Amino acid sequence: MWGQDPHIYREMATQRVADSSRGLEEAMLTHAAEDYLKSIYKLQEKVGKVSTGILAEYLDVRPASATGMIKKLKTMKLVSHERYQGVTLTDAGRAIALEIIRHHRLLELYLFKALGVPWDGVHEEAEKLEHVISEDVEARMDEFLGYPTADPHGAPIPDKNGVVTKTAHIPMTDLREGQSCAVAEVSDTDSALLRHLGSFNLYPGTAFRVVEIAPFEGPFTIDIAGQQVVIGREVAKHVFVSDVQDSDNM
Amino acid sequence: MWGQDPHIYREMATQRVADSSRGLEEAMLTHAAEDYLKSIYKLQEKVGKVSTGILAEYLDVRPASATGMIKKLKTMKLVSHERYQGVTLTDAGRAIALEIIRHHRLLELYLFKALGVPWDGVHEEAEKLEHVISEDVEARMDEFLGYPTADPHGAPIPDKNGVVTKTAHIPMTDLREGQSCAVAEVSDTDSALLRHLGSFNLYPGTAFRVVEIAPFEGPFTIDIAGQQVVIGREVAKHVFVSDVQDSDNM
DNA sequence: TATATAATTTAGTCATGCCTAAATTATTTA
DNA sequence: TAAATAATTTAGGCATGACTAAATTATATA
Repeated sequence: MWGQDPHIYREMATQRVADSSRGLEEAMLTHAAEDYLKSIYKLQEKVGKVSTGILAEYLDVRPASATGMIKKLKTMKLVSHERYQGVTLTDAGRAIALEIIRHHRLLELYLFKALGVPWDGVHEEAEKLEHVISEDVEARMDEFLGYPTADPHGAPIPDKNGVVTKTAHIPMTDLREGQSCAVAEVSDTDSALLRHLGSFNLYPGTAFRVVEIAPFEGPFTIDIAGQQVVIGREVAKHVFVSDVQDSDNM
Repeated sequence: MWGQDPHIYREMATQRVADSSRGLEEAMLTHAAEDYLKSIYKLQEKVGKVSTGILAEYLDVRPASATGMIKKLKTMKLVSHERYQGVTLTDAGRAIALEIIRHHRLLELYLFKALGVPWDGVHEEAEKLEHVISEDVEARMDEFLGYPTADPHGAPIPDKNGVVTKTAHIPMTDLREGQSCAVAEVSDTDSALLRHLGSFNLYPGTAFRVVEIAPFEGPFTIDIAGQQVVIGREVAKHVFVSDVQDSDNM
C-alpha cells in the first residue's frame, strides 16, 4: 500500500535541523549534535584539548553521554577521537560549529537591536533559535544589521564562509592601576552578571580607567565617564578589554 | 554520589519547549504534542469531528502514531477521547493550541513585515519557530506590529487570552458573475499556490470583480484594478472573500 | 614499583515519537 | 443478518539521546 522504502519514514521521524543548505551532500544534524559541535569548538578555543569530561561538564551531561555522541560524530567524520585522548573537530565539523555560532551571535544582535530584548536575555533566546532559523532569514537579519562583526557581548560573528575576525583583548584582571581601556567582550552565559555589568554601563565599547586595585586580590575601582564604580575580582574575570593605555591623568 | 531522584534527569533529557510561562502548574509539552494540539484545533474548525485517521493524514503520520499521541494527550487532560469516537480538545488543550497558533501567525506577519520574507515562505519558517519563541519575544513582535489581528494570509491572530476574532468570509467559488468583493483569506500551506496568487496581486485586502464564470465548473475571469485574470477552479477553492456586493457596472 | 584515584568507556535502561503488522471494532453491502 | 470493507487500536520495533552502574585505562602518590 505504501510501496516505499521504510527508511524514508525513519528519516522523517527523527527530529532534525531543517535544511539550512549546508551543501547538499552534507547530512542534516540533530540539535544535540549541533550543540556538541559548537561546544567542542568553544572549549577548543578556551582550554585547548577537549576531554570527554570537560565536554560533558560544559554541556551539563554525564561523561557517558558525551562518549556516546562523540562516537556518533566520529562516524559522521565531524570529529576525530582516540580513546582517552580527547576530541578534535575535523574541518567539516568546524565548519558546522562556526555556522551555528554565526546563527547564535547574529540572532543575539538582532534580538537586541531590532526587538529590544535586554542583553542579559538574548543568549538564552538565541540558544533555542539557532537550530531552527533558515539561512534565508539569517541573511535578512545580517542585512538589516549592516553585516555586523560582533554580538552584544562583543563576541565575533563568523562570516558566511566561517572566517572569524578576532580582536585582541586581555582579561580586565591583567590591568594595572592608572591604565585606560575599552570593554571588548564579556561572558554571555550568566545573565545575572550581565545585568550587573549593564547597571554600570559596562558594555562593549565603553571606555574606563583603573583608579585603584585593592591589595590582596581585592576589587577594582574604575572610572567610567566620571563615575567611580567598584568591580569585584570575580566579575572582572569575565570582562575583557582592549586599547590598553597608560594614561597620565592619575 | 549524585544523591538525587534519577527522574530529574529524565525530565531534562527529553526535548521540551522552553518555559514560555503558560502558568506554573502546566506541564511543558514536546513539539510533537504541540503540533497535535494545533492540528486537532484546526481540524475541529474545518471538519467538526476529528477522527484518528483524519488527524494522522493531516500530520502525515500513521494512524497508529496518532492513537499513541492521543493517549498521551488524554493522560495530560488536554483532549478527551473515546475509542473509535474521535478526539476533542479540552479547555486546557484548546488554550495551548490557540497559543501555538498565535505564535505561528504573529511570526508569519513579523517575518513578512520586518524581514521581508516572501509570503509563500513565512509558513514553513514559522512552523519551526513557533515552538521555540519566548512569550517575551512574541510580545515585542506584537508591539512592533501594532497588535495586528490577521497574518499575511488573512488568518486571524488569537489575542493573548486566546480570543479569536473571525471575519465572515465565503469561498470564492460561491461568487456569481458580476459580484464584487475583497480577498479575506487564502490557504497558507501550499507555497506554489501562494506564489501564483501573489503574481496576480491576490493578497488579503485586494478587491476584485467577477467578470465571467465559464460553464461546466470552468475557471473564473476576474477584474483586479483593471487587469483581467483567469483563476482556475482549484485555485479559487483556496481563496476566501468578504464584502460581496452585486455591482452594477457589468 | 605497587597501589590508590581519577577519567573514560562499555553495557544496559528508559522516554519520546515514529514505524509496521496484526487484532479489533464499526460500518456497508449483498 | 452475514460477510466484506474500512477505521482504529494494540503490540512490538527502532533511532535518538539522556541515564546508571560496572569495567577499563591512565595518572598520581607512597
